[in-house]
Amino acid sequence: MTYLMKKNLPRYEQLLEAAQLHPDLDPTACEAFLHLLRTGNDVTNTVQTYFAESNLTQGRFFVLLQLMDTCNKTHTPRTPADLAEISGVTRATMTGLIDTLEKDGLVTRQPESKDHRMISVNLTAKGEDVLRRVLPGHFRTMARMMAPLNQAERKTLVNLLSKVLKAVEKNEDQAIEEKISALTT
Amino acid sequence: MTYLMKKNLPRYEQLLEAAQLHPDLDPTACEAFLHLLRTGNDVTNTVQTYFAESNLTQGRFFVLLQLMDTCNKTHTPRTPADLAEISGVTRATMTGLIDTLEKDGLVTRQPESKDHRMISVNLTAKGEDVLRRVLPGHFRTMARMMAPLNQAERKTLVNLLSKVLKAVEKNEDQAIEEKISALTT
DNA sequence: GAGATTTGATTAGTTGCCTAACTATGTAAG
DNA sequence: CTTACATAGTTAGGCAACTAATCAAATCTC
Repeated sequence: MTYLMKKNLPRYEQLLEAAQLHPDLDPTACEAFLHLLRTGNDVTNTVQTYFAESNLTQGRFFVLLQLMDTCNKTHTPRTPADLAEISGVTRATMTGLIDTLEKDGLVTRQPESKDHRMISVNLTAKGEDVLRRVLPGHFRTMARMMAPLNQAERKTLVNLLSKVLKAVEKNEDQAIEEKISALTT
Repeated sequence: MTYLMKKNLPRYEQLLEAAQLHPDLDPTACEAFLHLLRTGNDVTNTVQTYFAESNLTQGRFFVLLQLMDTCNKTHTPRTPADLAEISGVTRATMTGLIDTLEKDGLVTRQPESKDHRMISVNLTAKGEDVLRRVLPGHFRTMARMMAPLNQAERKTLVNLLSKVLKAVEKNEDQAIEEKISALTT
């Protein structure tokens, strides 16, 4: 869900007004936050819509991408746990993703001889085909969305987002610590 | 799902290398896109985690927020369709959201006398309480995430994101048009 | 080397979103 | 006036994510 006005992001004046009532509200932070949330969400939706045409989701696409030869030069075994870690989902979710990909004939599960708890996931020829068919359009979609920004602006955007990302991660760590200290007291 | 490397966003050199193989890949666009997707996703997760503590989701929170008096000065009737439109979800999804909010005693459904197809959704005292309890922390979370950016940087970020947002919306319109023309030919 | 722990994959169950189809009410056209 | 269409809300079913619990294999400890 978006949690933000599909139609109109709140105008800055409205935020200022709201800040009168809520001392904790930082109008410029709120404005930047809402824009980020909204834009990120819309970008995600755009990508999802494009993938849906090929019966893919972001998750399924990313698994295929990881299994592609050019992305896997080290040729480390591609186990579900591996893929889950790199994709940022749980192992349970990865099981589900591989299930559907296998059902569609895009990947295979092969037992791993060294450690019998593990399996190795491999791309089929069909999976490669799908990926090759999807990638160019995906690249063009990315290019189209970033088209209004010139090179300097892109660099600036990356720089600013990196700063926010760092703060978000710090915030997460802090939340975890608080949870731990709450448990131990 | 994130669809991007939880751990490492691809380094720019890797993107350049990949671009050799894929003529459609614009490395700086890709880099900016991935940072946006990743940051947006992390910010969303942070907010979701915070809301979860109060048994809220972004969707439920946003409905409560919309029903709050200060957000509804015009006192237009708050119908599910209204709320769905403004929240950016389908009417069916809004039915579900209102269901759970009603079950928790945070909102009520009241029949609308003028048009018997409509109902009006209203905040209960308990709903107001929850909102008042949640808001300050939410404001502080936003402020914390944007803390690394100074005022000028926030302005720049909003400006850059607005440009991207416009391109994304144009992209959506274009996709719709293509679909229509595909149907009529 | 037997028992406890860790690790990998899966299963079961929940949630929030979606689309499509349905019901009921209101509105317009012939 | 009645038939057709549009609109509001809901229901049903599906999907991708999650957590928690389970099972099997590997590893560590005594």
